Amino acid sequence: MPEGHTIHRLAADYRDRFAGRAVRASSPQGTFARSAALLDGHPLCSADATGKHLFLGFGPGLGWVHVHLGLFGKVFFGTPGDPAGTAPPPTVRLRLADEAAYADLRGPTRCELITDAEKAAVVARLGPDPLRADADPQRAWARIARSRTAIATLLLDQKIVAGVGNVYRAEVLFRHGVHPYLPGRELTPTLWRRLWDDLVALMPEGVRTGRIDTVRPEHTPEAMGRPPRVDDHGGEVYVYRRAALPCHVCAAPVQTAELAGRNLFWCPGCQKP
DNA sequence: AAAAGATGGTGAC
DNA sequence: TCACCCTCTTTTG
Repeated sequence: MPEGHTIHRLAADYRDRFAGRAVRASSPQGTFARSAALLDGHPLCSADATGKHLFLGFGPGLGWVHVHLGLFGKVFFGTPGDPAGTAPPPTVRLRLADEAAYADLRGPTRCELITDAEKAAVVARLGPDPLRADADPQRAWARIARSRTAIATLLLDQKIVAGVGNVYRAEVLFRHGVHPYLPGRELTPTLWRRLWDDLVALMPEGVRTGRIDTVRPEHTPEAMGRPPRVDDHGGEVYVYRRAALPCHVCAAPVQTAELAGRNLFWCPGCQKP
């Protein structure tokens, strides 16, 4: 289950296996079958990501496969010798394969063949992505600085910042002692810059490791003399999905609430209103 | 066996 | 704000 770091890593994984190589394309699940037939046998030219959107490029004339994993989507990589190598599971929306590897896309919210112009339009709707070198945090600040909306809501709004999901939002706010309900317009430019720079530091680490680790060295289980614990999602975090558990820093019970339909977590001791 | 839940997003009101 | 989409895993009965 994906935040921006997952998608950028996927782009690299697709590139590593298939870039410049002719691929077989199929859609066992069926809803992408017509497009898969158009791509079948053509080389994958490029793969790139902006925010949580993945683009698999098949070159001029064919366009891009635009993938959004949503909440449930996943990609499984394997080799033809695997059990699933010869018999793709029926829920696979898109399989790309050559003689050395296959990639199975399952459960995406979106998988569609689009043009260059349509790709540009998708990217244009997104805010700056901390994982992209060309990202401009001022573009996000311009929106945040005049908004009465809670910073926690703004951080999940992909038009404002692209690629941040529920885990990074909870963790970055914790790491800077920011209360999630603080209205955007009450942040200072300096504080916004600290949040942004931290995302720029944290998210590439997530791309590298494939998990979200946000706990500073001085708060690790070893440093704090508590038993090592890795959360279900695979990383060591301060507050995400730790409702009612003691804060790693101040021991206050982590708070949870629903905000705009999503679970929110924060420490009432470390993140004062 | 059934239900709930999950790192997301859209479109209708 | 709600209903809905997509799939799989975990929890509940």
